[in-house]
Amino acid sequence: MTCMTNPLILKLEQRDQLSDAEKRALENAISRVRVVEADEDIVREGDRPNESSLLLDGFAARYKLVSNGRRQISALHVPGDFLDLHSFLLKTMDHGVLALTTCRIAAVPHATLEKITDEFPHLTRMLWLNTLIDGAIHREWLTAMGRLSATAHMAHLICELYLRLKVVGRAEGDTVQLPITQAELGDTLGLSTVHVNRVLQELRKEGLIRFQGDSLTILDWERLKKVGEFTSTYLSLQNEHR
Amino acid sequence: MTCMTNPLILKLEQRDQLSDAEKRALENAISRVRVVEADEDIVREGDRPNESSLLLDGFAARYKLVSNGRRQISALHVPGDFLDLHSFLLKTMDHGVLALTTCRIAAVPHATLEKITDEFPHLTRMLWLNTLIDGAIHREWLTAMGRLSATAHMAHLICELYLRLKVVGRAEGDTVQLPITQAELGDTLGLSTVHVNRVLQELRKEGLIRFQGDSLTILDWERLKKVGEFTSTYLSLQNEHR
DNA sequence: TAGCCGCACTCACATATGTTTATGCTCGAG
DNA sequence: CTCGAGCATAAACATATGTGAGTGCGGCTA
Repeated sequence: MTCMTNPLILKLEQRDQLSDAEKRALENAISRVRVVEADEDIVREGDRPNESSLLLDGFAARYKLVSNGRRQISALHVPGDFLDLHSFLLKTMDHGVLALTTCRIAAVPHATLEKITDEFPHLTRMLWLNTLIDGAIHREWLTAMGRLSATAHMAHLICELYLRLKVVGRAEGDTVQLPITQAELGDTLGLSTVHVNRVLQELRKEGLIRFQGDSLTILDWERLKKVGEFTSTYLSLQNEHR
Repeated sequence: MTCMTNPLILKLEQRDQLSDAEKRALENAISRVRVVEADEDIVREGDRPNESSLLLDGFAARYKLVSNGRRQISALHVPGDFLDLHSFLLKTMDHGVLALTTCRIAAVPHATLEKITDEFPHLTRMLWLNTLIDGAIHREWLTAMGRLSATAHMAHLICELYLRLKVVGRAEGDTVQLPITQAELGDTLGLSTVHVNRVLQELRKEGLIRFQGDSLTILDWERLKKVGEFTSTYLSLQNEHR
């Protein structure tokens, strides 16, 4: 029914052990896999989905439109992320989800999720944890947005994405594929495209990163972390009983 | 053991019905009630609490400190809110929680929460929902911060706080008590105190609000909503099966 | 009753970031 | 092999918001 190295399982097992029964329940939860092309909506604001989307491959973003066509991206998603697990309980989507690249997406029916909550308390907590990490990332972004300079904010985001990609096995050494345009980065950071460009140049000139095409390389992790005031606590990368 | 009109129950019942057993489980979950004075920490960044704090009375804020002493508030809490329910699964606090006014706080041991997840699936979903709404608020703040003007952002925040206070019975007509300083509002919106002042004056001049001392009155709800581009969807105020 | 402290409020000035417009890659379509 | 679309980059200029320093009110506290 699904890929063997399900990146969600990879992600959850980083945080706590899963039993075989739990892993099976997760694998079986997937009802179908579909492909969404870049720039297409995966879920729309106002939708009331009866299934949640699990990103198997590709990059996606949650976003909200605002008057005069401006857009804010409130989350960037990498393989292994649930894109709208929260719609299971929130019911109505208060934002849209967009494919930034071609995406492979698994559907998990809400009925199945409800069954999991009835039968697998620990697995339920792990799914809950998954949404809590999303929340922690939101808080971190709020802090970066409100109180860091544009440059620091960008450095922070790069640190985070690098680590998140690494956890799901998408880093090769210090390099990750990051197929995101500067305009999309602007919508993520709350900046104009022009300023995103300025800020990236600065990080390059400082010898912190290389970013050509889709390929992002961390040249000086320690200094990049320092510039972005980054600490990874909020990503809950420790394995412990939950 | 506790106050009869538990504001958490009030809040949850707005979103879905609770059984008597569930309400009892919630009431019994409270191990003790304590009082924290204004400007004191309720939980500190880095703590690993073994209980979560439920705010019974008062105002509290989650915050993060950044280099050069700047502070960002990532959440404002009103009675009925869990301040760190997420620490049940995230384990390590990635931010602090501060009392803005004198606060009455109920403690709910994590062991009890774990038992609830084992025995009360629906109640578990409701607690999960509670943290999902926190997340939805974070996303909304991100959008407002990144893509709205300072004035619109302030209007948005005021709309949200008014509604949230109303839900837990703390509004008298169009007026709520909001004992928050302009400096604290600045840390919430990512603005300087001076600019908070400018923006409040503008909202007053426009005849949208009155805000003297702690007393905030909405003078023109429709126009305030329009200025802040506010829609309440993200607060999940509908009652439905969850 | 005096004095002090926190807070709202002001003004003049500084600057980070936005806007507009334009150029020139690069890569895929045909 | 050429063309065009999308994207990164650039420069000049505009502005929302920050900074620093100060006033004055109102309510505690001694």
